[in-house]
Amino acid sequence: MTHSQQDQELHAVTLEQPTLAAACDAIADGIDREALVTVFGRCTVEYDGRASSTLDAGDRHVMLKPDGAALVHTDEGQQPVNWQPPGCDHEVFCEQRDADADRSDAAETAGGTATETETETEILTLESVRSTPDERLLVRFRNVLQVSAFSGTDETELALSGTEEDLRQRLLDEPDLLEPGFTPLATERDTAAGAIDIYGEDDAGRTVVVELKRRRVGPDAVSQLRRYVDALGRDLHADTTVRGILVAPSVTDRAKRLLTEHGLEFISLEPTAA
Amino acid sequence: MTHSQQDQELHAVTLEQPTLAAACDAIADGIDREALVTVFGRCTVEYDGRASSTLDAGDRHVMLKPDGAALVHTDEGQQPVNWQPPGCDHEVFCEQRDADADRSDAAETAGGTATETETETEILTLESVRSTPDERLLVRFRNVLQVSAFSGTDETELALSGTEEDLRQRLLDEPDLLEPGFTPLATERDTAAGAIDIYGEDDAGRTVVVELKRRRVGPDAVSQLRRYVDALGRDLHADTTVRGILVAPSVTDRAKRLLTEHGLEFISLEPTAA
DNA sequence: CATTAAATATCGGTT
DNA sequence: AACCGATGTTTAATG
Repeated sequence: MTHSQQDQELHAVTLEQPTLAAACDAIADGIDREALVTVFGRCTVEYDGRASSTLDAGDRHVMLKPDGAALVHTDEGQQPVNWQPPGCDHEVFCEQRDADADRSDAAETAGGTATETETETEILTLESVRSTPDERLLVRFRNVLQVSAFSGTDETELALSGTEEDLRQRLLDEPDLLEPGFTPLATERDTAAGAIDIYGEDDAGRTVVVELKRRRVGPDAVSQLRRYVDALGRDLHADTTVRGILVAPSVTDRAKRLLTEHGLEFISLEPTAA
Repeated sequence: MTHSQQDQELHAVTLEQPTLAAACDAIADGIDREALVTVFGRCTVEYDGRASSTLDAGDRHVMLKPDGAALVHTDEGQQPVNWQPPGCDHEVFCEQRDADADRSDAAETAGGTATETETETEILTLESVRSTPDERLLVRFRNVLQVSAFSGTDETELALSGTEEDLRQRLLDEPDLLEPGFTPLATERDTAAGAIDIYGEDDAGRTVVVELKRRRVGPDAVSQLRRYVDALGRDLHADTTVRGILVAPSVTDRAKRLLTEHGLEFISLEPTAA
């Protein structure tokens, strides 16, 4: 690929302090060209779908992705304050709107500050909608400080290690890490309660159910293991002894107590060797 | 607040196609001023901490928040491809660097394309670090298309409805929604297995444990309810009858089977009235 | 489409 | 700082 061909793919267009009409055009164009579009400015946000929420006016950063995702970020927190998952349709439009429409009746009756907003009646609206489930996100801007449309390429995939899958491989490669004589027989073995991470036998021929967790675990993981052990005990003959072993870096006190109560075991092991 | 006072707070500074040195200065200045900083360009990403990951060169959008959060977004997905939680220290620096350093030895020995990168030896590095746990995110840019620093105010809080807390209030306001004669006695009642959502009595004076979920539930919620019923049965006298009732919009088939197996009940109820 | 469980889950509250 | 449970969890795997 030549340098000029790359330039055709990789570019960024930015408007600073645009009029709402200009911002609207730039956003619509960015969505059309399947760019990653960002908008920064003063806005209100409404969401309705699995739950519903409202957010009063504030300065926020909105990102619209070409796959249909939408993210509204404040200056705090890792998570967006509002969002929409991939698969949504983004729309943008500019309209005349009663500036008092967003305000509560209480503010209206309080009066006094109404004159400040009466001059600004134009509103830029971003709307992201999807179905199954029906969900709608509405972002209304009174003021846009910046609009950008980014185009680029990203063919790479994340290479991640330290996952539960790494822990599984580590144990399958070296079963003695569980205990001497352990023999794995199956992974993802199905039971009425779900799939067992590792199913095997100890050196005395007893059935072993292994539940893997990549990090320190609480009571939930113990319950999960218990479900599997119970289900397998019913699936097999009633006189079969089934051992349940939780494998994780560590357990909480409450989880340890639950393990003891239910006759389950714990082995400390990390996803990757130190 | 006057209009001019607002302007002092609300502004955005943007550089397009900056040199890496200029980008570095702008980013450092934005971090200093506690602005929300964004960078778009071609970069590699490395993470090491609770797990570890690498991401080869691609065009991505990076956001640095003044609370220490960092987000790396591609053009796909709701979630960032890499991130760092709030509380990190952001650093930025520009350095001469062997352009082949990012490439694998295999690429080196393959040769041929090395000449394309030999001319670009300057690298802009973003580094976000925290402790407890020790975690580090490294973003290395070969090319920056845009840098922005956003300042604004956001004093508002999200108003969210349709949560588990709404469901709890609905049931406390109208206990008959569970069943006629139900009397709530406590919320968050503590047991050895954790806190019970609602603890009460039925019209026959039997103890009732209620577990609430705002949406359709699977086996996990049944296990949770079962833990609470068991724990309460041990806390109270052995001859006490304890009913366990799961309240949610709906249950999966497998969860329904588990409820029946363990003598637990289910009542369909949504967080908010239709 | 529903079901199931993992995740660098994140986030808030409490101890 | 550890622990615990909710989340508009999101995401991927699987039937």
